Amino acid sequence: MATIYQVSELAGVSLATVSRVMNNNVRVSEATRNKVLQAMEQLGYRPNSIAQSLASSRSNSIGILVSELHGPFYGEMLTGIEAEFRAAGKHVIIAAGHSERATEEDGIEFLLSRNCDALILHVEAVSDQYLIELNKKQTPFVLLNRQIAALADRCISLDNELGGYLATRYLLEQGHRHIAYIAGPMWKTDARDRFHGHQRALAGYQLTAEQALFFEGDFRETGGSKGLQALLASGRPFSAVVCANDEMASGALTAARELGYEVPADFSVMGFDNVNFAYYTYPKLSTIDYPVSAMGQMAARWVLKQVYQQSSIEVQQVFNPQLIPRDSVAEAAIT
Amino acid sequence: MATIYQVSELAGVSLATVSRVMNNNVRVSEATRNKVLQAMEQLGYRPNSIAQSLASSRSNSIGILVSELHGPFYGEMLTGIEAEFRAAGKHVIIAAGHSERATEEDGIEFLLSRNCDALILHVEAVSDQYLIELNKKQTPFVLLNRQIAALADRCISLDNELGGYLATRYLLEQGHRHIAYIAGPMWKTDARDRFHGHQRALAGYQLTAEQALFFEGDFRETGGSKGLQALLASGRPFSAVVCANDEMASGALTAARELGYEVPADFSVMGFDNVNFAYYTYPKLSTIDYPVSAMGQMAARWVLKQVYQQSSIEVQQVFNPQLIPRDSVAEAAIT
DNA sequence: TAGTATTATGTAAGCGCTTTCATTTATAGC
DNA sequence: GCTATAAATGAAAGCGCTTACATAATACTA
Repeated sequence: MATIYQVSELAGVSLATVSRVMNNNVRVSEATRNKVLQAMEQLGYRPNSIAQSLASSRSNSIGILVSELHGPFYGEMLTGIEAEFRAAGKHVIIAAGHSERATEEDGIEFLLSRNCDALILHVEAVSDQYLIELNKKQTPFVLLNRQIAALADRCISLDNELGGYLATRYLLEQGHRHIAYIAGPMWKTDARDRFHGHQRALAGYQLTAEQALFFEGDFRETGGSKGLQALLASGRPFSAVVCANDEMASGALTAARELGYEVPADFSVMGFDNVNFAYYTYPKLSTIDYPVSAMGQMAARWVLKQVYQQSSIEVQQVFNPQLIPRDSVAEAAIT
Repeated sequence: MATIYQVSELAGVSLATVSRVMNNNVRVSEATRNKVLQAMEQLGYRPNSIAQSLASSRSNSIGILVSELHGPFYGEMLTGIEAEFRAAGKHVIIAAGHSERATEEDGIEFLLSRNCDALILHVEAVSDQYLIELNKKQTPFVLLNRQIAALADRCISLDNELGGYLATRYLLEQGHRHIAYIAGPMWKTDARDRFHGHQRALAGYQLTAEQALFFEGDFRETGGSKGLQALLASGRPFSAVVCANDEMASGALTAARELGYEVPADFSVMGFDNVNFAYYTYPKLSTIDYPVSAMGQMAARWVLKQVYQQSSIEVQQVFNPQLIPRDSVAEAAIT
């Protein structure tokens, strides 16, 4: 592999000049620039990014920590992030945190040790305090899907409360009055926020959430099916159930079918996230759209702007969910 | 951030010694090793991976190129890869190729310019020739889901032909004799191989694929629904349709329902890949399992073995698909 | 046209490590 | 106790770039 030195020799200029044309910031005369460019071409020169990093103390790499690499949700997120960075010539180092505190902290350590210029974190288990401490260190980071007051300028999140509100309001508008709720793990902020939105929507109709119609699931398919069974077993009547994410909604759908119920004839089901498979379920899942790819992209832009000084970039920090009506919700039968 | 120099000072030894204890290969006396370790501890020293890379001309990073970052398939693959490398302290740089020649080549260039120690490629559009050329360059690579004779030792792939065979044989065993086929884009090797397997299974029963019962899809959902419509429109009777992947099978399922058919009562549907949502469809999709996560992991191991000399590692290059019977296939009605 | 401000280029000192080779120190053999 | 050998450590030369700072070339001013 050719080095900058060989290029400089061939072009008959100094190292510094070659470096300058690469980073075309300082003025180099057209004539020498061309000479250099030609020499590079001729040698098939490609700068050594490692050496560049060491000399400039910029690695041009951004560390990404997500809970999982698979699953419909994170894939979308990564797509948004990668596209944005690749266009900017930066690269992305990825690690998985598996929603466990130790693994997440470990992942952050790992990325830090890789000299990332910035981090994009989708962490769930790590404490606010830990992140606040992390913020005192050199490496800047953005938080996806998390709100911490002390770190507000570093948070990119969805208004989960609004999403929860929209889901339930839609059901109410369809005439439903007995609405069951299958929540996510309540230690997760997004799970809590979604539920609060649900409560607010209910309150708008002078209703409150019934204890018997509440089930705390795990954001997984099995949680949804178990939840539905529990709800049914409670004996309390309901005409609709809102699930705090699509996986659980899908589980609920399957369980309903297996137990001989028909959705939405017997009761309606509402999901959350609008994950790609929501479209494949039967009936197609009515849900709340989580613009996860756009949010990933925005996190990337935040980094471009704050860390790489691309000041012209606009960053949006709070995103709004949107109702996606499909086939799993129907009007409530007249009671 | 503390540097190796400060550690050496604090420990009262030379740079070289510190370096040695880090890479604990050369013998260092217990006493000094402890002194150094303690000094590191005290300073919170973390080696600068960039400097290490430059000095050792090892970046400890592996470039991964997949078609997409989202979608059920690649996510699994990445999970397998990442887990394996992280445990080995290597990191992964990811790029998307979008199944387009230019973007794929571009992605490879990009990863190469990042000084990756090795590449793991899941490329579809790039030519064999290009890869053979690439093989002459420094950076070693493994190919996932591709078979090139000249590069056989670098290929990790599924026996797609066998998969196609298994799918159709299963249908035949269930009594089906008129079997339609919705293929992937036939310029893709895996699409062709799967179809060949289909033909072989048919041949085992003295049957041949009928032209009228063949449709070339695009591996997407829409391809499946269009395909089913076309097959139905052909007027040729069939009692089962095998789809070259799960997405298309899902499309076919949806189309069937919309057209008033019931699966598997009216005809059976077979998928391929056993992608996560295959379980969420209705009816649950009978399919062929593609052990994609295991294959990703194996690609990572190949790299560990060949590039990082972890010679004890065993590598398996060809994987076998497996039949996953679920609900979308039933026995053929007696004709 | 000398004097000054600009612009273009070169020189050389790092960036934080690894690694070869030389040197010192310990261990063993007789 | 003295040499022969092995083990532990140190000195220093890079790895391929970036970037002050210095210098040379050119343009502009009065």
